[in-house]
Amino acid sequence: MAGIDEYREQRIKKMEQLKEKGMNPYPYKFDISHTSSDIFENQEKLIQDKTEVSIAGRIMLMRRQGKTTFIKIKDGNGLIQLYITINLLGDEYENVKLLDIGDIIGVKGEVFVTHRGETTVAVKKMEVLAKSLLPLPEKYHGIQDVELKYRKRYLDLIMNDDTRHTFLLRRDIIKFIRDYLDQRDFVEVETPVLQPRYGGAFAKPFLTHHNALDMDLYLRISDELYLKRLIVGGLERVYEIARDFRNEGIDKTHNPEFTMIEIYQAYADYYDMMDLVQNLIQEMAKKILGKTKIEYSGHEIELNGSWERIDYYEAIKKFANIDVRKMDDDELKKFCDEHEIDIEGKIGRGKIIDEIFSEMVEKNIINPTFVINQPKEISPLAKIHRDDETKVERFELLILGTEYANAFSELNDPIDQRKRFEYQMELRKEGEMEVQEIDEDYLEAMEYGMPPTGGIGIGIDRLVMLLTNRETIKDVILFPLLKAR
RNA sequence: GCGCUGAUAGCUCAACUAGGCAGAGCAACGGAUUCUUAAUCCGUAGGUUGAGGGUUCGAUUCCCUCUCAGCGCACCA
Repeated sequence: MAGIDEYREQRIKKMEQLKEKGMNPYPYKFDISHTSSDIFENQEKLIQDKTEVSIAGRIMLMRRQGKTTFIKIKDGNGLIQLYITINLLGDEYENVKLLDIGDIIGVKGEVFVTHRGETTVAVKKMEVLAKSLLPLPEKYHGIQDVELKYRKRYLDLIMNDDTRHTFLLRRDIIKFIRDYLDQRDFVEVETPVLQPRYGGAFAKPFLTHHNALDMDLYLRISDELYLKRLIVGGLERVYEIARDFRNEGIDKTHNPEFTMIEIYQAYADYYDMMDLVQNLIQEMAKKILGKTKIEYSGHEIELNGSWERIDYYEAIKKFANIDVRKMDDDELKKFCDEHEIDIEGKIGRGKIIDEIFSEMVEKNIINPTFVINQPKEISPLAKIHRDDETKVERFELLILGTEYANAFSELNDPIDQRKRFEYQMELRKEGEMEVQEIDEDYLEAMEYGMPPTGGIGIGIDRLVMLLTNRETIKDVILFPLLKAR
């Protein structure tokens, strides 16, 4: 006895015994008067007034001692101890024998403090709210197997308060962003996930099909082009917290579906976006963590203060010691060879330069830094820099070598926009697969006139990782993609 | 996609540079116990060692293939 089937059989037997006693092991409702934390917060008054509290939760620990039993149940707010004794329950005390760790029960009783000082509910009435048929993981070590954590997240959440805390913080972060933007008159919108053409980023899409229209559709890799249509439409401040889908590899910072917020503000430029994201993240850290100096991946990072701004080409000069603008394509390729930078399959000067940037610059940036003014070739949706036509008004926010945000002064010149798309098509002809297709409908919208606009995309998952000190994206996504078992 | 590492009871882990009946704690089951704190005490049961094949008298252990995961690389705004 004690294979998994035996556990189930034993518990089913207990469930049937409950039924025989006229108790429904899966009743419809239980009225809760207090949560566990309500009880801790108000315990003096509850004890003084002898208030009858009604509380429910899952049995996590059970210590049976003959005519007395101590049980710890966990509700949405935490653990609380129950004291069950034959003196208070009488004949119903027998039902304790039908309980198992993992069962969800509801009890009524008065609050008291034990001799050892633990706040406890002395149970007068008890009922099973859901009989559990499978054993929970071990009480002390919980779940260690990461695969099990991801595949059976519910068990991870039951057993591991850290996991629970991480996802509550994720909620807090997203709520903070919403509140922050709503207070500043941004309008939250929803745009299509199923798109007839994909754009707004460089990535491989997922393809799907609509049967009734007999139409191929892509799961969005970005919502950028739709949000800017809304700017054209006069929704001058919009944002969407969007699930995006990219058909690419999985690693510590990439999940095929992930959450990105994109924010667009009419009459603003990329400097405004720098101010916005810097202030947003700083205020968020203060409100949610109560501090701006954080520990991440073995580094101490100060989020407060004015974040450094470094020109893209200057950054390459600083860390790679070359001036790529003074080098022709052959010299660039030679440099890549010498430094073992793989540019296989990279088409176009811009992508080669960007590869040098990725390999030699990104890793070296630790503190929050705006890398600004990227090359035009790799930024088809960004506006030409007001002082230099080879660059665009764009920035990437880097922290510890990872990108957290990408923003531009949005390109609103429809003629230039068409040229940029056409350049993308040229790259495709040369063999580059990841290009942004010409989107005529989008160009038409631009031709009606889009105000000068600042736009930014912020990776929510990575931001949550940063603020919860998690090194893998799977730890901040409730159900990360794993291979089917 | 490539490389390395791992998978043993429901869970957490053992089984040693050497191939010899697969073990413990928690959980479970039976019993004792009316203020316990990872409760305690006595007793019982629980395994196709991820799957498949090979070597061997004998494989958790050695070899091969596969599956899944972690890490690294590649890919990746």
